[in-house]
Amino acid sequence: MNGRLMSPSRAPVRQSSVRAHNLALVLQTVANSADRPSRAGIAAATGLTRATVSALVDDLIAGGLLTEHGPAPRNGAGRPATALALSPDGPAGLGLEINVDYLAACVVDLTGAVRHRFMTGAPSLAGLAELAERARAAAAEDGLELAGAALAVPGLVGAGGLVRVAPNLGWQDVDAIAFLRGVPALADLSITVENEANLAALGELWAGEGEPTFVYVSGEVGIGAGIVLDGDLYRGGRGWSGEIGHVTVYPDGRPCRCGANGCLEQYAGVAMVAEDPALAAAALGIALSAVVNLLDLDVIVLGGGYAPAFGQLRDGIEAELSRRVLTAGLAPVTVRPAALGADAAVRGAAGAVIRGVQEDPARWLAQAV
Amino acid sequence: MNGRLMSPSRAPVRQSSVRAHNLALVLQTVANSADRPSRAGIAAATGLTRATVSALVDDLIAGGLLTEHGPAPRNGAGRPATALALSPDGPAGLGLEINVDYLAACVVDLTGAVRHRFMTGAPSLAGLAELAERARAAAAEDGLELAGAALAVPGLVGAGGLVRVAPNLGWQDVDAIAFLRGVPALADLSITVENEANLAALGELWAGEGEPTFVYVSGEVGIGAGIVLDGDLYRGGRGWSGEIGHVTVYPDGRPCRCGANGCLEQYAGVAMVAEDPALAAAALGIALSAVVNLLDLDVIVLGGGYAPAFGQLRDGIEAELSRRVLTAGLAPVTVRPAALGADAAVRGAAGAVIRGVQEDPARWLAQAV
DNA sequence: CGGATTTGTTTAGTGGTTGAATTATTTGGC
DNA sequence: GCCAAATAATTCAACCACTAAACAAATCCG
Repeated sequence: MNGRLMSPSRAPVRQSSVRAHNLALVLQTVANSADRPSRAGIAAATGLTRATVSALVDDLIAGGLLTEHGPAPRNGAGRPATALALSPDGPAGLGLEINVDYLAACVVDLTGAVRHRFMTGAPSLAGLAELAERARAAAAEDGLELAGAALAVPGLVGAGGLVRVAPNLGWQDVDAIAFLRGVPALADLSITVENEANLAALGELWAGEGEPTFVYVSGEVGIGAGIVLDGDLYRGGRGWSGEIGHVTVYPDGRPCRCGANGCLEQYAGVAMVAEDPALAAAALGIALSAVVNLLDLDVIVLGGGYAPAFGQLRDGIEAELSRRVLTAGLAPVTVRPAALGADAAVRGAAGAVIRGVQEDPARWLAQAV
Repeated sequence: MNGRLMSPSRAPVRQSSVRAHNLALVLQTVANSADRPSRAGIAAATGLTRATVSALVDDLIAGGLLTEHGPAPRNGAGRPATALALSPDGPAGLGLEINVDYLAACVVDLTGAVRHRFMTGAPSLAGLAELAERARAAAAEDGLELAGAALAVPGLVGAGGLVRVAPNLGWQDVDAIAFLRGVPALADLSITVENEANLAALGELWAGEGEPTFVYVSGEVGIGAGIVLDGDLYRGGRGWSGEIGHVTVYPDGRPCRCGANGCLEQYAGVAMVAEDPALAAAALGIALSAVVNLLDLDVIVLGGGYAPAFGQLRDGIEAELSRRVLTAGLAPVTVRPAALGADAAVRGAAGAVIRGVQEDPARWLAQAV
């Protein structure tokens, strides 16, 4: 989602890159600030000089990304600071989701507030297009310009956003981006497609407890995981990371629809959780122990169908983790339920769009002229 | 090992950062070049102007990192180019390794050439210090200055290089860095400690087929894995990633010394490979399938004790992978033996040091005055 | 030998940051 | 009520690193 500017980057850096970076730095400092910081506060937090921060902030205000809020009363002496905040009228993100039994769309503004939500129960590409149009119209009525759209799909997404396989939708090699771009009302939007669990993990990153590194496990018909490392989604070489549903739990166990035996999905699918929570918890614990042993994560977030059953799953999972994670004795592993419910993926999708703006405001400023 | 300059970086960027980045860009372009590139060639490859490249190259030559080689005869018209190459007299790296039954040290120069190797069979901290001193003396005799040292340890390394646990050495909370810094001959060196498998993976990254993303699995008494993503080592939140030896393969299987049951280590330790290669291969295949499903890697490198047994393991591993990796039908997973033998970790350690110089030459130039 | 061609350097110009000085706006003491 | 102290924000000269374009150097080829 973001490139590295430092080491193995093969791109030259010029002054404009410096400005682009520092614009992002200032914008993100405001975004991550609990209160509304002043220019001087941003300078102190970032290490930039106040002169530079002023210049950068001017650009961001002119571009509609930041707004000034009247001087807050101070407690000591000195000129009062003018508070800065993300502009609720800045570029918004359109999140879309297509799933087995519903469609969803939502509009999130630059501040992260959900401005509109739509759902229907008839999952089809045509319905998705219609929902997207409605969401865009609602955004336009608020005077919101969209910075782009992201679509969450329960399947494997390949290069260029091509959906290679989405078993529960019956999709194979579906070019959802091309379809959406074909809709007149969406033709000018930049659209991306991403795995549902990955976007839900991003949603959790934004709306949850704020841990920068965790694995989000979503239990639905299938089981997917989104891996967030250091505030960034880990996608893997081809974007197919997090297929925890087909991690082997019992090598000679139940046959899976994927052709293997003993996949986690056969023991901890959402139907199993209701039927035999102890079995599901043990299987989840075994698979999650592998995740922690391999990736050294200390936070596990249970989402989707697992969140409501958290109370029934927790002990079983933690028992396996404490037994099977090599470093369990050195540092604890936290298991917690997701903060977001069923709309984690749509909100993550919309959030991914505005996060893109926050991470590279210079691009937005350039194209918005 | 390298910081991100772009997004979630909280550091301001100034002009000197631009220079630092572009110095690294030029140096790495030379390092990764098959032939000896010219200034003009570097400019074309990087996108910088020839004027800028000239200025950067001058700095790198003055700092002893690059050398000019007389003009190579050209085939077409035009002024002949002056070839540039990494200086074999530039800063070198000292690699150290302590393992169950041996100690090793090696000196690798900036070009990646192994200049000296030492081994002894008496593993102790005192022996390690002596070996390090000998290696440093040998380097000094060649006129080589050391940029630092890295130590490979078969155990879990915590913050600050503290070795939390190294079962096969009988270590617990050993501060190896403090010990080595206490040795007069090493007092001025910057020293890091890293898990053995992680450094071996880096060694393979440098000396192997050059895939940027892979998992390196080292089979010794224990089993460790080093995960390399996009040319960079993945360490996990606390540096404890890659503990594949304790991934559960058979949930109710053989008890492991870690307290769990059915850990990979109990089925594919190096002793098992000799005894029952089919069992080891199946267990490895199951655990590696989990790795691929979770991380979406397409290359698996078998090192350590697995490399010589590769022929006996390959088919069994590949059979499990093709059955259990969800995306096996979409893209193949390659399994290959390691290019380096027992010295992968020491060489990786030394390589990590010179890689550090290549990734941030500005720091070296500044401190070397 | 002269034009074509490519390498490498020089020089003026530009963009972005710094640091110091300046202006602006408040609190608090006398 | 006024002045000093304090903090916020802006202005301006200086500096640094890059670019673009012109220039110098070194070779090939007709």
